[in-house]
Amino acid sequence: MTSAESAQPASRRIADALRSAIESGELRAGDKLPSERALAERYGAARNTAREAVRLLAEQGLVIAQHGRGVFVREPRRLFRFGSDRYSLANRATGLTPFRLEAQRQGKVPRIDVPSIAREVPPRDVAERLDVPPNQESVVHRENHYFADDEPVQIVSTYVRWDEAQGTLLMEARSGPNGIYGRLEELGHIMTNIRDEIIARMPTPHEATILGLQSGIPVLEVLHTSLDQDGVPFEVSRYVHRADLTGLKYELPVQ
Amino acid sequence: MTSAESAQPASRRIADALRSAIESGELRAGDKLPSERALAERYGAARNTAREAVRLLAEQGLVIAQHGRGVFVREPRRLFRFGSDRYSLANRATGLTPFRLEAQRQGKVPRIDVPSIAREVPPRDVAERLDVPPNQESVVHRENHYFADDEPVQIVSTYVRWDEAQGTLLMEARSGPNGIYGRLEELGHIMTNIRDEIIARMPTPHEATILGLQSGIPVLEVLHTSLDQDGVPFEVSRYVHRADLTGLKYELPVQ
DNA sequence: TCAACCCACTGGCTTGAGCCAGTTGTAGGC
DNA sequence: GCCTACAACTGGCTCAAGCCAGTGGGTTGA
Repeated sequence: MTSAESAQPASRRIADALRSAIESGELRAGDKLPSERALAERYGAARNTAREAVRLLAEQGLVIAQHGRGVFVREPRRLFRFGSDRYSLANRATGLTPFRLEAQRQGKVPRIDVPSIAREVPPRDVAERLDVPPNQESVVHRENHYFADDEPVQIVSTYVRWDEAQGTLLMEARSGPNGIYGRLEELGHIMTNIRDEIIARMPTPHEATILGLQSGIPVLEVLHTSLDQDGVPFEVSRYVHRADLTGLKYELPVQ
Repeated sequence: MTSAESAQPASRRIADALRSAIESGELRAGDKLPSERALAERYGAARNTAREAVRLLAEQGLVIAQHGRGVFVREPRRLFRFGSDRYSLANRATGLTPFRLEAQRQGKVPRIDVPSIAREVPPRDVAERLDVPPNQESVVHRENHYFADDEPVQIVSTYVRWDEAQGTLLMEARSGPNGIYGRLEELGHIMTNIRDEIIARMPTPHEATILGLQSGIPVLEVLHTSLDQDGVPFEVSRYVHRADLTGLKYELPVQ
């Protein structure tokens, strides 16, 4: 043991050993790690210490623990790649939402739940971008949950102006041909420019529950604004994606 | 205690209590949480259980522990907002890199370390995008570390073709006026289109060390490709950002 | 043949104890 | 007035033990 290694806590040493076993290919995706009790014995540590090592790896997103079964090396899979062309006219002409398009491309069965559609007071960031009053019930909030083969993939909150949505199919779960963008176009808003603001963070416990996220998987949050032919923002959506399943791609000309 | 609450482990209960104290504003950003020992006593649990509760909050990025001082509510700060205009000619004309521009805008002192510039075998994803052989030393890899007021913010690995970089300032830390894009322009590559591929993940231990990241902070990884007037990719960069400090923004027309 | 049951295994969670290592305020000496 | 040393805090890490709750293979009995 070198001095550098001995300076590290035992749980780190065990975690590093497992990590390099994974990186070297000695342990492959889907393989089962030794049990916590076995690790403890092998490294001459207490079970809690071995457990802490496994927790470190889980936190890094390398492994996943399954109660009663064991701890497994996580499969690297990034299924959904949302390109900036997801908003293009060509794709919208198919009548499918970006999510349905992507699911179809992958041969997965998409499902979309609409847990709620309601008039609400907008969050501050949404109010700013949609240019509506922040302290009134000035928006309609459509919350959608997206599944691929029954696995939860993303949570989307869409906001449109209440005065425009009132009495239209925008208040209904089934929003008609071409989805909500079809309705918004009928209201005179042709999507001309889009603005996507992207951050990454850890999920809230609520999001972790909905998305079925274990420790070690962040979310990608995209705050999307649609601007019409006059530069007027007419729709804002917050996409919360599982980061292990989702990638984003933007292609654009340099000005 | 309701049945829903009692079904939860004690550590979760303590964590939830602290979380709602934070969300309600009872505990504000920068405030110190009760010590682990105090929490244990207050909730009638062992210190390890209180400790586990704090760990849960840290994993969610809500609090930060400081050895010998205490556990503090994390300040929400997102300083760097890289817009898609960071590649624009107007900004490049300033002679500043996007990072220097952004730092300047915020009144921070930028520092850029160049730990290594070397001919290397490219990673597979880079080779694909730069259209070079993946099994030869076909690229020059420039690794940069970026600091704002001496705080590490991002790690950037830039790759250009070895046959083009050979013998030019692209092999030097000081790459001359307008940076590497200036040199690449002299080689006939005018940046015309860009492609950014974005994912979020937890940092590797190495990245966590360089960026000074504690538990609960993911990274944003941007794989950037520059395409010239002929659609030829001439430069690929991998940006690894601290997600707590960085946001990305893309504005583009709908086709 | 098949279902029910049991048992040995897995991780999940908690306890209570102890020692270590940073931090910070204070009492004491100069 | 200033510095030093110490003491009382903080979190960091480990141990050993125990009970609980899923899982899955094998045995047993109808």
